[in-house]
Amino acid sequence: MPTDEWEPPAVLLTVDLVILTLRDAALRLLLIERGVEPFRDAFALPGGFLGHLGEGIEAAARRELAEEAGLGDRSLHLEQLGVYGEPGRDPRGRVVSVAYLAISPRLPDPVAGTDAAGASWHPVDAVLAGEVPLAFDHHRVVSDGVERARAKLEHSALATAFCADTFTISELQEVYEAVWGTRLDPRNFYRKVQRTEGFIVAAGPTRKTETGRPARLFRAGPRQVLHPPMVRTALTKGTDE
Amino acid sequence: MPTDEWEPPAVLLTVDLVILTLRDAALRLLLIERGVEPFRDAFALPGGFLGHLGEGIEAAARRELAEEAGLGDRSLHLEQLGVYGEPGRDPRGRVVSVAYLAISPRLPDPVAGTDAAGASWHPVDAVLAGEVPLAFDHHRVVSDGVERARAKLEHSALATAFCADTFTISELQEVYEAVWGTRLDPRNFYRKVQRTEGFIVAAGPTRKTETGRPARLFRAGPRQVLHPPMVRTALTKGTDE
DNA sequence: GCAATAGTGTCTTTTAGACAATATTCA
DNA sequence: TGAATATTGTCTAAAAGACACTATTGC
Repeated sequence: MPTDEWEPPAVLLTVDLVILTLRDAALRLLLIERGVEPFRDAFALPGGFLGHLGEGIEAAARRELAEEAGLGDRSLHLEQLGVYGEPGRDPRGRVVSVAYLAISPRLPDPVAGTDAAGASWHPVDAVLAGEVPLAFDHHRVVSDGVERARAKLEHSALATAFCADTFTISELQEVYEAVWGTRLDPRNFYRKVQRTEGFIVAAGPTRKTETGRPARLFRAGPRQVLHPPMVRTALTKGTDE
Repeated sequence: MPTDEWEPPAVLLTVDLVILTLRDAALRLLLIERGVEPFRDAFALPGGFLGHLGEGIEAAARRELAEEAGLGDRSLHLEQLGVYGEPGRDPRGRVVSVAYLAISPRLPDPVAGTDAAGASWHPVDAVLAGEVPLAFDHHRVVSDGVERARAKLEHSALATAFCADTFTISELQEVYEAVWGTRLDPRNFYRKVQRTEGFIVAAGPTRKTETGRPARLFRAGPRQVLHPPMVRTALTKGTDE
């Protein structure tokens, strides 16, 4: 019970990054192999402690994005995911972590960053299935992050964050299919996407590809909120909980 | 730059509560009049520092819910809203706040709690319009919380959290109208709500009211995810405003 | 009957969902 | 021409949106 000279307890603050991208038509997640205790040799999300007392939390996230993932000046989607701070989640003491969700277009190669040595892309399905043991409560964080991305694809333009500056409608469809794990009808997809004013806008003189008919190029439009939403079909979903 | 014996900085952790309810057919928010510096005599969200180093964050939120709002053992909806921790947001030092969104059915009176003396319900519209000056960055927190509630009404069963254990369809409609600030067509609303299997289920022998035909009673069903979602649309003609 | 609120039915327009055919490029 | 991918069109079923009427209670 707080008394006269009670002082509030102080906690250590970390940021953790759920970085998603598309590679080989699959949703993948960036993981670091830990070199130090605790959880040495286990995989973990990129992240780390607040650098100094005056550093902003999102600023720390961007710093770690550069240091640990080699994604420095790159423009990518970054949003706060939530706080994970249950006592006992970190053996080093009371550590509270702010998780961020980052989404990036296909990256060059195995991430050629500074400290990004032990970083590698893992299929999200395998991670969610528990085939890749993660440190701390990072499995829960990943699960929340992926679910956030899946949900936001429905009623926001988040899908374009997985694409390069310009992209084709087929590429956009691949994003939806990979993130949701479903197959969509291209004809209905074309219709739906193009009817949503401001979702994507024509870009460039319209051409590209290697074999087959060239596709028209688009870029992300100004609209962030999709109305009506894209509907996640052919998935169990419906039932409660 | 971190050196050999670098130690991560520690921050103070608080929880802040955006507590929403329906009173007089309007969406209202619980605010506390601060009795101490900083921001003495300004309004602020209920909340406070982590009680001790071993206290869970959500546990702290529930404790403050009881202490500052007098909403102790009450069953209510509580979800994490986000973290607000920019340097300089609190003159007392580096304070990072975890905001929670709480939604409660109509409460007895002006909240007869323990420390809930200076607590009062304010119309959300007035607060968002800036007519009630708030301490810290609480205006932003309130704005985010209300927007979260508005959005979740669309594709989740959150609306039932504003209702008592049993409720009528008209009452549920009033929730949507108050939170969204729109008018809805009762006939389409009845149809829509009842078609969504598991959203609400019949409860009680079916009766109630004071004047007019008694209404059937329902309670919240098992389904949390609404599919298809409720769509936020205004009534074309109906009563104006 | 009258006042007041609860609940249902129908029509029209829009949208989703399923399906097949045409267009454009390169070899 | 053929292979490969892009793009458009049509039909049907379902849902949204607009509208008016019937039902049940207390007086």
